[in-house]
Amino acid sequence: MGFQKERKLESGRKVHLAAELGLDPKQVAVWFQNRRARHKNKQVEEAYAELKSAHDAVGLQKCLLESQVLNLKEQLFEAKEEKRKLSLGINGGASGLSNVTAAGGGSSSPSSSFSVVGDLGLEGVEGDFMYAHQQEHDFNKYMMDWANSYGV
DNA sequence: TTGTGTTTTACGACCTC
DNA sequence: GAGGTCGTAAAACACAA
Repeated sequence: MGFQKERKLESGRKVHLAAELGLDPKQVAVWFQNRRARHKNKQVEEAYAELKSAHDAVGLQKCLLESQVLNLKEQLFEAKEEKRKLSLGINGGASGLSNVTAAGGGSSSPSSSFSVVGDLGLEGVEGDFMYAHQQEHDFNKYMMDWANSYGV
């Protein structure tokens, strides 16, 4: 029967089809009803499968992003450690960085581009990093002053 | 052969135009 | 009132054990 062409059945068409097939018109009507129901079920199943695959893809992307975040946290931690070691070395070598800082006379706080750290749940790390950054800034200023005072 | 799952047919209740 | 959807029962069919 021509379900693909006509999803719904006009009564004239129904009677004609019934006569053609030697069936009761009621049977033809029921057949079309059932075909429509099956077609609808199939469409729902297809839509579900499509949504499911989209959902799976998003889940996979989430995993990838989480692993990237872990990686970045690790890198940040290592960078922080390196800064800390450097600043300790500097403190040990030059006698008293606090004096240097005082001589520097309060430096301007550099704007940080690490605000994303807070978004990654790394509260506290940003403060440490700013501290190390400040020390480096003070050290550079101290060296410049020293060079100028000795005409280097 | 039989138990089980799937598909098809038919019906009643209810809804919409 | 005709014809639609929805839910469901029963028959028909397919198939593994």
